[in-house]
Amino acid sequence: MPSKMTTSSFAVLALLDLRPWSAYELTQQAQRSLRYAWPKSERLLYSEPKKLVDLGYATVAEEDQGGRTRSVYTITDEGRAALGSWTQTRTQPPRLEIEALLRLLFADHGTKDDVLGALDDLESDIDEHHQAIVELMASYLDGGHPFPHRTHLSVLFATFQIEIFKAMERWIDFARDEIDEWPETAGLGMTDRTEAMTRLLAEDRSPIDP
Amino acid sequence: MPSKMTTSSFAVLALLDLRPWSAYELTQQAQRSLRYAWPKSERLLYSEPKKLVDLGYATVAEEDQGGRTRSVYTITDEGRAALGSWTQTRTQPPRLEIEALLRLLFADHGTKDDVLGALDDLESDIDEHHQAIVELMASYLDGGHPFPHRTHLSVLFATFQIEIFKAMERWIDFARDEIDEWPETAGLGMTDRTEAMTRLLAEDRSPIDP
DNA sequence: GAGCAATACTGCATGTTGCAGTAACAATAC
DNA sequence: GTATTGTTACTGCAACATGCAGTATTGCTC
Repeated sequence: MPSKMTTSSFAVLALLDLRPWSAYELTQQAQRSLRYAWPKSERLLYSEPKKLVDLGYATVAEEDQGGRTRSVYTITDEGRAALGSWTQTRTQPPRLEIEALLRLLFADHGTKDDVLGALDDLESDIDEHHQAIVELMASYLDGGHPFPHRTHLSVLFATFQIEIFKAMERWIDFARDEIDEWPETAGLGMTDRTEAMTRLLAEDRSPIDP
Repeated sequence: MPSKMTTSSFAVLALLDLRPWSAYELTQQAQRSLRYAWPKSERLLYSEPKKLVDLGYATVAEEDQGGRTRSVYTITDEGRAALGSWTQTRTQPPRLEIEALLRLLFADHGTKDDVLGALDDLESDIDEHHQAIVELMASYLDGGHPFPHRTHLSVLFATFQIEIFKAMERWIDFARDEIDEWPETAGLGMTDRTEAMTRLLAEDRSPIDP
């Protein structure tokens, strides 16, 4: 019996509804467009369309490309129907995995340089994505969107990325300043500065200046 | 042969360095304190300490608790050494899984109410966490921190959560206003409003007012 | 004294990742 | 003209991780 539809299956199905893709194109496209909302491995992106075929939500066609073949997947009417009912279901809660923050939480196991290094790692990871999105927006103005009628969706989505990346970068600067004030990583406890921060947070106010 | 140390293994090991915990306590504590940086399932949290024992990084003691037994895990010197070298390694890139954003990206498969519903879901998930952190900060002022000498770490960590949650909530309001302007979800493409947003983003400026 | 929540786990099926391997074609370097 | 490197186009497999069902005791309320 075929396995169940996961959120990842619906993500692939939604891509197939834009146009037919080969499995290889799908891996490339999914990494580009879904990376910031639903990051999935290349391996999974090769497996998902097969599952969709099993379930009757897509069909395969083996195309001859020189000496090799490639599998091109196309959505079916049943697939489109499944997509339609997915949009009405409850979304899963968001999930943020940020190892640099784990390092901060346990910063007292290492040196100040260790934590600051983790923040540098985080900053450069974010910067990379941040730059990529800014360039993508420039390309929309310049050459247009691969699916022009969907530009409004991509751009609104991009505003989320930019806001979050900016917020993270502001926080990283704030955290660096704070850590610079520490004599060491361990044992400080409730210092005056920490108490001031705690008070602000307990009133749901931001400790980071405008 | 014993398996490899993952980031999750180090997270558990770091908890064990605070004090010995039973597996059950570990699941509770990890869900509370690590949820926002490194969310892991209860099931994994029962398995990880066993692996740490296999690797010689922890020891178990079976304690009698009435009629039942519970396994209490304690870190070893080798475990502490392993933790020390972990802090110097490169952190993994951050990973954000947000299904509500996936729904936005494919909003043209459903109605305006479907996307707005996904935003509502996201808002309530975030609100829940947001409230929990504000209350936690109030409890630090009130009754103190379970490990008082580590308060400076927990509070700096909390500033990240608050900043990010506030940024997400601001964006959700912005996105709702934008979607309200849409006559429907599909086919709009590069409208005037979208073009204005794209220009701002391409210059790395925020489309959300102060 | 019955029912329900909390404590304290384990087993198993399924989902997901990372890595190694395979193999053809295309472009440039030497 | 051939060697090397890069891109296309995948598959197999081990290991990591999650969700759910199941088990069994304690302690509290109704």
